[in-house]
Amino acid sequence: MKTTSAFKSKILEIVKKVPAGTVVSYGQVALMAGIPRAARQVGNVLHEYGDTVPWWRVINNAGKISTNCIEHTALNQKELLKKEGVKVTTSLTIEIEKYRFRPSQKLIDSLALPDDYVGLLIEKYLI
DNA sequence: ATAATGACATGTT
DNA sequence: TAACATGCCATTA
Repeated sequence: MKTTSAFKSKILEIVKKVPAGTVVSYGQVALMAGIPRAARQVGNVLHEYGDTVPWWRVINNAGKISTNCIEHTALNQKELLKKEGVKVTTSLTIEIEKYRFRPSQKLIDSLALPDDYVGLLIEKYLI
């Protein structure tokens, strides 16, 4: 464990809550963690701690798999998602809006985010 | 303290 | 959806 920081554990917490068969975008995770524009950091955290959370359920907002990692290849991710019932095309594209995890009001509440973030979250991702 | 880096997002085209 | 530019932010060097 190097560099302990609240924001990393936040990210991990969020990703752990993502149910099988659904996906989330990096930006969505970042927003739920209380740092709306730290999408890239979400990626970095997953790269480092990916083995402790369902990292394969996290993709970019265009519905594409973004990993370059040799250990966790895009092909590998595709298989994992497919196994959970998420369709991935040969070009690594996913119908993200169809599978996107939409947090319940209750979950959003439990995150204890500032009101403006909650509003954003609801506006963007609530059903 | 400054600059470079990276599993990204968003607006345009 | 795809491609390109610009913006963002925590980490590292």
